[in-house]
Parts: sequence; C-alpha cells; structure tokens
Amino acid sequence: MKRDVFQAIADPTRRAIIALIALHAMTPNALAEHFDTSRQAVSKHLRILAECELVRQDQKGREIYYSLEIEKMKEIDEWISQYRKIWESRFEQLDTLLAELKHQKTRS
Amino acid sequence: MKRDVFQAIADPTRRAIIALIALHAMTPNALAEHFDTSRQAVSKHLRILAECELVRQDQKGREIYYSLEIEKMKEIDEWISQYRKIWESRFEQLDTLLAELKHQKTRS
DNA sequence: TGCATATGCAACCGTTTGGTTGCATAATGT
DNA sequence: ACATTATGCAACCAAACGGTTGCATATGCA
Repeated sequence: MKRDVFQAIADPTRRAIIALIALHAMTPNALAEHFDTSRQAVSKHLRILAECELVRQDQKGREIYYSLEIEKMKEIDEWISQYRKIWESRFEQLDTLLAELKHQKTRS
Repeated sequence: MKRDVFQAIADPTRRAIIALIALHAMTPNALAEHFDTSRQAVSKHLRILAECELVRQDQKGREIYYSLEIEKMKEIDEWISQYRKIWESRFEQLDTLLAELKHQKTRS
C-alpha cells in the first residue's frame, strides 16, 4: 500500500499531529490526549505518517517517541516552489508596471 | 460539503490538472485528453478544485476555460513555511557548529 | 431549423478512509 | 510473580472517494 506525502497531509488530524511533533517528540498516548478520538485512531494516523517516512520512531523502554522527519517536508516545499515562482514573477511584473505608471505620472 | 486545499491536492490527477492549467487556461475536454479517464471524471475533479477556489472559470461561448487561482496556492505555501523555518534554523545551527569545529582545528 | 459539440449533473458501484472495539504483546513497578 | 501501562494489530462499519454510464442543457454551425 504505497501512499504519498500529499495523501498523508490531507487529513486535518494528521496535520495537527505533524504540528505537535514538530516541536518535540511525543508518544502516541500523549498525542491522543490532544484529540477527541481513540488512541488507536491516532496510532493508525502515525502508521500512515510512518509509511511515507514523515515521522521517526524512537523506542524508549515501552514508550515510542514520534518526531517529525523534517527532510520529508521538503518534498512538499519543492512541489509548491514551482508555483511560488509563478506568483513571484507576476509580482515582479506588477512591480515594473507600477514603476512605469509612476514614471508617466511624474512626467505629465 | 466543505473541502480544504490539502484534500484537493491529495489526488495525483488533480495535481496534474493544476500543473497543466498553471501554464495556460484549458477546457475540460482538452484536459481530459491528457488522462486516460473519462471527461466526466475530469469534470468532477475540476468541480472539487473550484469548490475550494483553486481554479477560475472563464466562459467563452460554449467552452469553459479553467485556469489556476495562484493566490490560493499561497495557502499551502504558508502552511509549509512554518516547517521551512525549522529546517532553515537547523541548517544555520549546523553551519555555526561547523564554523566552531573549523575554528578549533585551526587553533589546535 | 436541425445536428453536432461542450459541459454539468445524477445515479450507481467497488474501493478506500477514518473511526470504533477487542485482543495480543511487551515493558514497568510493586 | 502479578497487575498495570504502552503500544500495535485485526475485524468490523458507515461515509467518502474516484470512477463509470446516461441524460439534460446550451452554444455553434450548416
């Protein structure tokens, strides 16, 4: 069952999990307390996140600490960056247009 | 039926549609030729993209030209930017660490 | 006017999703 | 040793997803 990163971040609960473990590693139990779903549901979300390598697991005794694999987030950033280029270039175009208008006004 | 942007970009076909209409506006028929699904399936994807305001529709006669609403893409960029901050700060930390190590080596 | 074309919508269908409950396993503490 | 705690896994279920086909509507053209 191959899942990609975009599938993983589609669910709001998973995005919330990502936000939480980005700050510091957390156990499934600790995470579950932040949501009004069962611990097992959170565990399922973590499994999905682990499947596409968005989280790292560190076993400490019987506890497993999950933390964000920030490198994988770059994949999303790379995807959005191609569109960032578009709006940045449009902004530049607007910028030069405004400069031209200002120039015309000064001359009139 | 409220859908958010992350749901919308979760599907690979929709991401492909986004990539196509980012360059120039296209009709559903023209889009459908790029995929091996029915025109109606593409139409459904367009409806979902339109629901969360990721596309603009321009009617020209009986044709409807769909183009990317680039502003909405910034929403995704804003989300990812909070994590971009994390890996950039980590890179800086690594950078200063390397600088320190180099300094120590020079002094030894 | 009549016919082809472009599109959206509704109904249906198999698969996936996100949740639940129950159970098994392993580590901790008394 | 035994009860408690932390976790994952399997089975089940309703809802959503992504696709299909069929049909309705509206525009363009001869």
